[in-house]
Amino acid sequence: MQHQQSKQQPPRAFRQLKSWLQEHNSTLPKRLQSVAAYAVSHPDMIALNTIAVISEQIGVTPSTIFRFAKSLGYKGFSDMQSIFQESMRHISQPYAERIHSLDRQMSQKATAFQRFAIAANRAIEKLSQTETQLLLQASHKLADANIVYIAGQDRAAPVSVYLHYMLVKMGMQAVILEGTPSMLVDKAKLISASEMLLAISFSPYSVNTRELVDVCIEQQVSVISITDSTLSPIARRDAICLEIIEHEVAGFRGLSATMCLAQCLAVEAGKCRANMNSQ
Amino acid sequence: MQHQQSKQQPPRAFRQLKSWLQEHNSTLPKRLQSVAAYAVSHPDMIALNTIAVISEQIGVTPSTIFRFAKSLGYKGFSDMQSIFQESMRHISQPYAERIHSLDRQMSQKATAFQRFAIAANRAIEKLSQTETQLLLQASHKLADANIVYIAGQDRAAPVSVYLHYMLVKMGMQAVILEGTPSMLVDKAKLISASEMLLAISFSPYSVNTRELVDVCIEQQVSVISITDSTLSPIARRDAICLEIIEHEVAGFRGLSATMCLAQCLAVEAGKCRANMNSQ
DNA sequence: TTGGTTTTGAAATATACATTCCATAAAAAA
DNA sequence: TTTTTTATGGAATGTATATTTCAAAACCAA
Repeated sequence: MQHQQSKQQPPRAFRQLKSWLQEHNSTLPKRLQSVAAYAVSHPDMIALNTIAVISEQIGVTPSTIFRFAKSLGYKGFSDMQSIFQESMRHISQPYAERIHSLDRQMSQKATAFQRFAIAANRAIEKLSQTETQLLLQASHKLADANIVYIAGQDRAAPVSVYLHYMLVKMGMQAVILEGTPSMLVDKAKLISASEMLLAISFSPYSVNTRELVDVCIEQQVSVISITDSTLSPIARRDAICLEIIEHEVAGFRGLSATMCLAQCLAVEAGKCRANMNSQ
Repeated sequence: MQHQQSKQQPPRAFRQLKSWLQEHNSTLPKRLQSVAAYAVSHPDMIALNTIAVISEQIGVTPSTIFRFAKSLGYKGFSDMQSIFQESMRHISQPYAERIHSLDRQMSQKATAFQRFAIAANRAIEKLSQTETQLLLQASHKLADANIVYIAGQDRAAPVSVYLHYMLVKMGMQAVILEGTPSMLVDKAKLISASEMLLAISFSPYSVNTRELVDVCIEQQVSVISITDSTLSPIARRDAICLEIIEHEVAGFRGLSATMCLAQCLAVEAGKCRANMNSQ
């Protein structure tokens, strides 16, 4: 039998579709997973483009995208696309204009520089629309912890460094986890329940960070993860997961929005901590 | 002769299109006016639907809509539709929520989170208006150097880490200067003329970084400094100085704009380097 | 390995859609 | 009014796009 097509009616609202994908994506074939990841983070592309250009963007064949829609239970691509489109309807125009204020400058001769600025702005704009609730929850958790262990390598390293700096400034004990992979795991095993792990990882996800998250969750240690997709291996149901989508320019993703999130997270945590101490 | 088709290029941005329509709609034939009115008030419909359903909504025939597009100077309906679609791109997800968040932004009741986002956006916006020339100069200098030594502590540390990561990724040898203050000075003295120093420092300026800049300039070693004011001690006449103004929220400055600058700097340098190698 | 199964890519087909064309209606000029 | 020009609707056409099909590749269990 082919990959089981979900027999139930497919989600008719984007929100449901998104969470369905987060749940089941690990059971999907490889290519379908790529499509899922892309669809969740670039819904506007799915809504506005043809199968051909989307497939090229993702780097899969058009058939794959069609099968993706089918495997979710939709009648076909167009059927699925209509869900994405529905989620864009009734947009208030003034807001759209505001977002594109920079675009006008770009129309003719955008300097390379401006392109980066635009991408960063977009990412932040998108970020600011996410649930504030989640962020506050995360802040509280950080404030509650006796020690915050921070893990993040490669492109995530600057975020670790910044969060470490900020948390300490805000009066919280924070430690950056460093060392050889095996040592890291050993360190993680020593984290107690009153402490917590703050994991940062972006695609391509480093195995190290993932392992740390595994260890902590297994030990009932609280985890907050910052990542670029809720499909990321460090996004778990047991952890608070803050998602950030940085746009790509010239093949590279920035960190502007991520830094904004980090700053906010640290400052909010600091406030919580201050309240706790004064009581 | 048919109704005059505007000979000039049609508007390529929705905003322009909108005001053009408001200007000239009285000179349009009756049916075309209906279409114009509908288009400005329901741009999402135009973006997301086929000629057939739009025409039914307005109560005109499909041909009319096609002619409308033509009369504005577009190649056809699809061409015009792409303008409408462009105005919706990168705007995603829960629109209900989105609009609420907009309202909150407008009505001063912004969540802490949104305040950070706005501040970051402003900073980037301002940044994107600065001289590109300087940035390109800096990129070239980076590309020319055999080794780039990076110095930056405290709040500047994440920037160091990021630039280090990016430069190495782009194929340039880069080293982060670490160690005790006296050791740092010794290391700096060993930097040769074919190499360079990239110094990052924000108020309150660390004495360390300042000293490094002093040593290098004395030895005729090229210096690029990234700082938050041209009055900063690491801004020198002999050095290329990139200035960044991050806005303050709740007493803290972020790093979003700085990261954007860093990304751009590294990528541009990478391009230069690639050109050099290919020749 | 081998045989069976699932997944994938590429070409073939069908469908939906924009576009064109023409005949007719309305409006403007004579 | 008649004549000419402009605007409109409806059917015919061609093109772009989704969908189907099928064979090859990858995967897995025995």
